Amino acid sequence: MTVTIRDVARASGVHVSTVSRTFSAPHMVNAATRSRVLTVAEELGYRPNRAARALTTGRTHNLGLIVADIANPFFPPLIKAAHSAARQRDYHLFVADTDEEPAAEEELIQAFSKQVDGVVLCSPRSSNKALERLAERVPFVVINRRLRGAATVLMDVGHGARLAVEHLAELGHRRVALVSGPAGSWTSAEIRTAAEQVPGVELVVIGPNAPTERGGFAAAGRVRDSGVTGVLAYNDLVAIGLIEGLGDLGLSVPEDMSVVGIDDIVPGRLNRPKLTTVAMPTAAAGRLAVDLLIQEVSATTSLETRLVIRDSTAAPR
Amino acid sequence: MTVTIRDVARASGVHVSTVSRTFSAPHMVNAATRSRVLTVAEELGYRPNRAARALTTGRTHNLGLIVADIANPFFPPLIKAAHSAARQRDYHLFVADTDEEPAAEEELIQAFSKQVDGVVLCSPRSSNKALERLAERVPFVVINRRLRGAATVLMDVGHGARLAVEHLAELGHRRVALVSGPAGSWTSAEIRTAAEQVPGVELVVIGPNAPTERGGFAAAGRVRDSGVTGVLAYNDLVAIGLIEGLGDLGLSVPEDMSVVGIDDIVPGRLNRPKLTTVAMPTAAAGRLAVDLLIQEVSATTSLETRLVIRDSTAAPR
DNA sequence: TTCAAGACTGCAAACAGTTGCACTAAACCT
DNA sequence: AGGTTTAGTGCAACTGTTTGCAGTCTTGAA
Repeated sequence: MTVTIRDVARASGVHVSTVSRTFSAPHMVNAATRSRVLTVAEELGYRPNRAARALTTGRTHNLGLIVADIANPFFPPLIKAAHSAARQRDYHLFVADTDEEPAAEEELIQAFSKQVDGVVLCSPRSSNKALERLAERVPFVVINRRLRGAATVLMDVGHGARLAVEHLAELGHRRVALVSGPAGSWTSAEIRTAAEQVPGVELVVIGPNAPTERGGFAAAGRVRDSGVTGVLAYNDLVAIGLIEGLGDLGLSVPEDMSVVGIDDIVPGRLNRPKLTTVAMPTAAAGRLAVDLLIQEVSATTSLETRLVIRDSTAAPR
Repeated sequence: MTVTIRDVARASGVHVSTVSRTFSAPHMVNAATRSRVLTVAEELGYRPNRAARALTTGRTHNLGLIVADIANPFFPPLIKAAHSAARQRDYHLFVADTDEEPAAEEELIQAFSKQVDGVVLCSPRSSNKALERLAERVPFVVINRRLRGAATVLMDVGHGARLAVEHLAELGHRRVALVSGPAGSWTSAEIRTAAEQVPGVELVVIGPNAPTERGGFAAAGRVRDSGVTGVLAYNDLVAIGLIEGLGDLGLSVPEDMSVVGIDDIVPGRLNRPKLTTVAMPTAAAGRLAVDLLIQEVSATTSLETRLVIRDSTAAPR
């Protein structure tokens, strides 16, 4: 039924090992033989069976990618970039979704371990010790979290937050709100410390908030009452919700209030007003993560963020 | 290093075949033996190697999912649902992106063929004959395209388009524009024939247009000049672009013009005005597709679409 | 001419499981 | 009691490749 290495061997009058070598170590076989084998293989439609190959070599040429929520607009560009980087080196990519549950995350890593050469973990929710234990079973690289013993790709949100607040300062805003994220969030803390360091602006922290549109919407009242003229939101979803909430309170953006988000997700770009935001290098992170994985280097890299100025910020009234 | 079936066999004093059976055919082994093997396996941390298993059984317990563009907001909910359906039955999911290129699509199917038990293809761009040839190498189910010999999941856009135009009619619109999609598109044709059948409204077709925000933006002038009071756009991106374009021309939605989109992507829900749109059952389609694949049934199913009325439609002036 | 060194190629043993078949022992019938 | 079924287990062949080792045949050098 399916054509194997043996069929090719028989049809081209050589031993299977020679066929094997023409595919996995071409330099070891005579040019003439090689081309004969190759044409025969082509005619027969032979393609090496990767499962079988994995059995002896221990390398599957598969990678795993685990994210918290595929449908969260933050992730698809990362997934896409990771996929393309993987394909470029002839790897296939398993994609998995944990639905934000740490248990699912650990289970997934376990399940992947025999089937992949490595997995990239985006903003994992599991405990450090769980991850360290799992790191022994399969190599992985972590995005947006520090973890000893694993390669790490960080996106420098702190820098982006500083740029954002500086941008507001330049526009003339002196009192700025930070609509923060969930309580324990590493990112949220990072944003806060960076934002606080900008000279000349007084920062009022409003939160914690759910990292969603709804969270932003709910914070609108407190933002209005805080007497600020500009706000930095935990992420674009929060910013979008906030803008809507402010609208319901009769405040328009950017005329009455400037708002900047973080992440640069598609909906922010499409929204009206178009959201000024901190662009996260998600695509670069995805690409880099799989490159690190394939080369099995264990570095920790930090990627630059940048500010994208659109229509949701302006000088204060 | 890694613990194999033989280690478990030795440690529990039975033959490997018994261990094998306790995992893949538990009813064939004595309850006492089974539980002993199970506890030993647990202690040793044994997990069957799927690659090896695939070699003999021919079933990999992997599925492939091929979409045109992972980062297109239309797909992530489908991917997520497909993943969750797959996991439920203990399958893993390869996800791949063709970047809209038919050649990549065919190459991907080929590459997957030995590694998966089936692949689901979303709105494939390849030719019918290419697909039919590939269908012999690996079973697949196709979403949003008719293809003989393959299971098919259709989303009934026609029905949705009719609902949309009827909605506009009920609001009092008598002359409605259809801002259509790309020239050869099956979907676009489907939408048009359905929309034309609604009694009491005169349909003017504007297009073809690129299926993007930009395409919608560019069509704004023609829409204004066509003397319509409502429009049905090829998809949400087009609708969003159109709304922006109309805004630049001084027309606001829904006061001066009603706009309804198709797809119900996240940005439309977040946008202001919130987009009235035809919700495509993408999640259901993804889930169903993998279910069909796993059960290897070859049916063709049509999924209902529904109208989601939000803020971008109102009675004409 | 002889020998060593390469360059190719073949042989066969892995890799980690599954499964048809044969075998044993106990249980069931008559 | 003797024969037949049945449940449980072991044996060994098989899945499609890779790879260390050994063999053959050239080729170049002494």
